[in-house]
Amino acid sequence: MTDERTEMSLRIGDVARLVGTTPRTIRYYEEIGLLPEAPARPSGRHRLYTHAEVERLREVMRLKHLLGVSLEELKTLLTAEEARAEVRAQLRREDVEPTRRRELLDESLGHIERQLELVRHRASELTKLEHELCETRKRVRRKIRELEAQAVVA
Amino acid sequence: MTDERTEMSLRIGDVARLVGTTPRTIRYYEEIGLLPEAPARPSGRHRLYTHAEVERLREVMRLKHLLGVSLEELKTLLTAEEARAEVRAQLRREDVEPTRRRELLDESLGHIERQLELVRHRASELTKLEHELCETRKRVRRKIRELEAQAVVA
DNA sequence: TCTGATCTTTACGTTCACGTCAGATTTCAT
DNA sequence: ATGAAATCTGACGTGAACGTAAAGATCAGA
Repeated sequence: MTDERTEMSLRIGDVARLVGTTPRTIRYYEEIGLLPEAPARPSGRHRLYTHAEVERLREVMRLKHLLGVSLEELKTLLTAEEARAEVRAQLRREDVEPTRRRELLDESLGHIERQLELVRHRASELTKLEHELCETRKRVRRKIRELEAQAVVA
Repeated sequence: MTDERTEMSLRIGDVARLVGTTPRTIRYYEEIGLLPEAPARPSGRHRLYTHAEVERLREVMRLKHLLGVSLEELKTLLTAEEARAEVRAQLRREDVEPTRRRELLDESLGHIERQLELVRHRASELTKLEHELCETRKRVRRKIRELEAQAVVA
């Protein structure tokens, strides 16, 4: 591969800049198990990341922002993501027996559905709030129109 | 009014139970200015609340939950709400001059629109995420179907 | 009026999600 | 090889949002 060098050449500061956070945050996420710790890194050496890991971190922060959950809850949600990644990895090697493949895919589907349920619930709550605000706005606008009408009469 | 007694008979523990929180939280919200402190309460006496205030607290906690903002941000958002309440109070007394009424209503409209903008933005982000999850689910489902097909052939 | 439940203020404690500092180490570029 | 820049590992600090404990006051009911 031509980009074997560029693939792994991202250092923690670069990653932080790319996703708009700080090195400390990344280390913290690794510390609490939210991000996997690079397994083959002798303690003391610099962490190296791939672009794929940058994307993953982006997704993590997006979920955190959108769902507003604690990092602990997020971790359980992402354990699902982890599992899915595992599934994809296993599936690429075609040598898994169909029974096992089926199990993995079903599990995957379950995780997605759990996330979807959560997201849908919040989305519907927000939409409800949006409608309510629109109603209120309508009422205020009507009052303003009434006021205008009065002004014309007077 | 027949319910002047029941109106003001809610104590802080009742309110907490009604909205699903604790007295401490309510006092804290008052302390940081998120909730108005009952003006005519000599220090040391028990706080008394009306059902209207319960509703208001419910709304506050709902916004906090849905928008996921800090209490400080929430306070500025609710200052708008406060202003709207003020407007309604002033408008009920019909003796405000139309010019002033117009000003108040316009201000009100502005506040609502700011909130609406915030809510809409988040709602759209969430909906986007929802669609993405649906897409992923579709892909997983297709893979499962493919697997089933294979099984039939074999 | 008395009593037990609830509330008051004051103040220190706690958890989460990082920030910040220090001193040693590693990496990159020259 | 060497110096500057970035990173490493602890460790302690911090702000937000409450929890908790203490000691006394207030309130509702008998």
